[in-house]
Amino acid sequence: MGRFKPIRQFRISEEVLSQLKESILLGKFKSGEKLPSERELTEEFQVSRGVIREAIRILEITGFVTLRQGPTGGAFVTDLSFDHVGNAFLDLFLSNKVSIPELANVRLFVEPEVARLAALNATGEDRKRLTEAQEGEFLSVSTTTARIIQFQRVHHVVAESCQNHFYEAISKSMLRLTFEVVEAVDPDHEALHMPGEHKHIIDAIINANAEAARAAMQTHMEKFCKSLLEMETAYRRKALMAV
Amino acid sequence: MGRFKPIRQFRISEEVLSQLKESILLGKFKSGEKLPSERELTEEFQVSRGVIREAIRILEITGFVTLRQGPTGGAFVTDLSFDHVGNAFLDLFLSNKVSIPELANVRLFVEPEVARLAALNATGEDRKRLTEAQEGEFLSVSTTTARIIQFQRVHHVVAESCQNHFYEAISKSMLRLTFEVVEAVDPDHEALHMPGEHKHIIDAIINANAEAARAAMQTHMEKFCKSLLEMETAYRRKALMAV
DNA sequence: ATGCTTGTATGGTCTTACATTAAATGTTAA
DNA sequence: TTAACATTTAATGTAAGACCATACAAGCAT
Repeated sequence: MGRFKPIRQFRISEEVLSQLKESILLGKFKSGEKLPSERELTEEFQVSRGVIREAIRILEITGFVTLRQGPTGGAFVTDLSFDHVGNAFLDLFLSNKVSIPELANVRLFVEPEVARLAALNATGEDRKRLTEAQEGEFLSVSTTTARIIQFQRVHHVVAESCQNHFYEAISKSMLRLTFEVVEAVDPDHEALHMPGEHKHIIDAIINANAEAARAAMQTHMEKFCKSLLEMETAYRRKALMAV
Repeated sequence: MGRFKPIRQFRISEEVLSQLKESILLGKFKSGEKLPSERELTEEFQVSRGVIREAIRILEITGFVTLRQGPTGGAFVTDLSFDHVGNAFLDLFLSNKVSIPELANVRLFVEPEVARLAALNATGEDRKRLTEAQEGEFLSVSTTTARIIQFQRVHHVVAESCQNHFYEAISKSMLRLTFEVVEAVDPDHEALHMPGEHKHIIDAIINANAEAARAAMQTHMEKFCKSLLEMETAYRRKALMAV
């Protein structure tokens, strides 16, 4: 039986990391506030600056703080965004742990539900932004990348309108992967998306017609995911060329 | 128009990070292989060891390598797991960016679909593991934590059986958050889950009856999510006590 | 062969110094 | 007085070198 306590040699940097993280989570450092400088923390924790830096750097990567240099610089606590979930998914995708067909299937199932919820829960502000995003599709842009962003904007706003942050994180992650594919393939024919493609969806959401919103998104997704699957071979070719 | 290239002062550590990451993604270092030692990389990149270490440490946090000390140690490339998506979701949850009701709603919608897909796509090996997991519920365990793990095991195997890694990542992330809540609340009444609770689900999957699997999971989730929502106040109380 | 000791390669930490950045402050000239 | 320029300064970013901790490998003694 355990007569002696097991000597677990934690890494000091892990200990510092978890203490800092806990402090942030407990609100001892609120969003916008600044952690003590690396040198100050060195004294408080009585460890070397390299260790402190390692911990803070990890906090930055995981989205808890942003670092700024200079006299007014430091490690500033930031509101955690959904981007970091997206980062993790993107890494999985780039490592070929999730495929384009898998992505397409999930979008096909989830996005209609998100649209339905948006129709039920969107606020007045949301509806305004939905309209703006929809009309923004008709503005002319120069690059393909800008064009993709323009069209994805509608989906982002829909995700934000559904009032469920978990769905929002999932939906935005899926958009991120989709962006990755579409941008890499860079389809030359404009036919992929016509301006106004999302009009039926947006109208239904604004009219709070849940079933219509769901159906419209479903139709849209069936069409788009078909294109997405067709891009798969082109994407794999591009990805291999990088080697 | 951009006649000059914008002077972006990258951090050297970021440059090292992206080069190492790209090498791994391109398969120059395969899973199980070892990156050059920190000292070797110091010479190759012509930067200080601190910078190298910072990059490698971030690769570790994001799941690309695991570090081991000693003569046979080093930074070993590992297969990216779904845990890191879960980490990101957990951070969001602990930061109160996603709530328990939001989690419950997504589970209610997604898990039945995952079960349906499992019924359609499970392999022979999957079916065997499903049976084992289901029977494992009847083994007696000592701690509450072990009990939760025991019951969650079924869901994990179902997620793995659906043959869609995106759903698998989502499902496992949701299980992780659920675990966090249930373990913290530590419900004393055993009534939460009876052994055999998942039997209908597993049977349907093994019999490849997609609709039955979906329906069984739906019923299970409706019941469980009700409990989960009831745990919310208790969880918030616990979380506040930590302060 | 078996068990102990020693050597050694690698990550983990410490220390000190300097470079870079960018806001704040001081200084000069119109 | 005010605008442009130089200086100070407080913070992160990088460098270099040493030493500590770990754990496997080789050699040695039994």
